[in-house]
Amino acid sequence: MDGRPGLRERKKQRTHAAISEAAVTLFLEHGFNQVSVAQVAEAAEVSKRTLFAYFPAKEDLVVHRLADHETESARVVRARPHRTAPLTALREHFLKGLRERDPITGLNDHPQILKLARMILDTPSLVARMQRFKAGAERALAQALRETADTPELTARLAAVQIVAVQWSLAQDNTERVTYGEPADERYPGAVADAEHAFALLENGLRHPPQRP
Amino acid sequence: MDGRPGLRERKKQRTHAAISEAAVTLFLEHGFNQVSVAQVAEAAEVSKRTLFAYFPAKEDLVVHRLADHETESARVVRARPHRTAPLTALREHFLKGLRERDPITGLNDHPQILKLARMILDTPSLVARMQRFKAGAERALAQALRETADTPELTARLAAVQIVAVQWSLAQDNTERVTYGEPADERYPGAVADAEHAFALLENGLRHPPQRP
DNA sequence: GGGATTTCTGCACCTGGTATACATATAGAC
DNA sequence: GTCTATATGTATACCAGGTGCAGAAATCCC
Repeated sequence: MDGRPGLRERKKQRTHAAISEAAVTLFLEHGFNQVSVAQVAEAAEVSKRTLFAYFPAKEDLVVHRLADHETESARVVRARPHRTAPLTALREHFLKGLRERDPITGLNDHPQILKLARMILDTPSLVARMQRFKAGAERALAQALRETADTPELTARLAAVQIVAVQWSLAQDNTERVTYGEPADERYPGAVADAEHAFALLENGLRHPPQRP
Repeated sequence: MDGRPGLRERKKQRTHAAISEAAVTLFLEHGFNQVSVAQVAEAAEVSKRTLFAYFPAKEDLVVHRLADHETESARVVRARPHRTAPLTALREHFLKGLRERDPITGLNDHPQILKLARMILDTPSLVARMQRFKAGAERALAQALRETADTPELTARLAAVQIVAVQWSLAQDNTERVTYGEPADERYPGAVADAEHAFALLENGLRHPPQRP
């Protein structure tokens, strides 16, 4: 019944944060592959062994921040208003992400986030680690579709992989443009149009694609 | 104009094959993570350094065999008969793969292939390496759609990621079932039905999914 | 055969990640 | 406050994947 999680717990959280922060700072300054985990451990004033007790692999020092997003689509589908189609809820949620410049949509150009995004996209092992989240997102979304929309097994899995792939593609495109120098505010209208086009494609199929390029 | 590629070239090909064969043999017998590259090099009677001259990473000892499939969908789209929709050509090609028990469809239950497939799916680093082929397949297919069907940039990319994701999902499902013990011939009708359902979903969209589960 | 050029090798080395054995700090009972 | 069980951190040594380098060996071409 205590509001505070105890000293031990708090210390763990601080250590976790300290390691993560030291890592990102060093990576942003010198590059992911140019910094060894030993250097990160030293900067965080922690032994290498302890670092690996908090993060299972070097890549997780960077991508653990994205772990929350793994189940985001599934949560949106579960929490959708009554009588609303899953795809509608997902589209509205994605558009809201664009409006709010949620980094997950790729439409955030704060220098720190931008540099981090570029680093991830330029580092194959980090991209590979991100794919795991994608796979997790597919599984979670498929389950949500099955449980809340009575979607049959196969259809749920297929719909999930399509939806996740499309969202990922949209985000990656935005990230690519923004890290290439296009301001987020300038990209915004195009990003909205692209997202609407993409969700229309998902809804209506590839046979009769909408006019818009 | 010479039919023969010279002794040097032939030797290289033989070395390449010898390393690959030794690797797969050892991996199938003891497991991917249980065999070190040094052991593979020794079995192939080659130095470790030479092994890495032929294969950039341990994982490539296994997955290099799938490199050809990276551009398969793109090739199918490019080589489709006149007046045929890309999706139609891809469906026919996938169904042909199922009929012929092409391992890429997951519907081949020869013991060797089956064991290899299970090993890949059970080894995260191998799965990660496969994702790169997936990404390559997406890029190649998007380009083929742009060039041969005048599909606009964005639509081509989105269609490509959807199509590749769906094919991948179908193949993975078949592999999962077959490696779990279901004979390929027994799975075949279901695999065909699933593929047809999946392509129908791609064509008609997620709004009005076909009846079939 | 002989020299230029590739290819192969052995060796040292770096880095990510783990096992082991030991030290230290915290929690909770008294 | 003290004591003890337990969770957490550390030092060290180690393994495996991967690379750089210098020189040996094979191939090519004349």
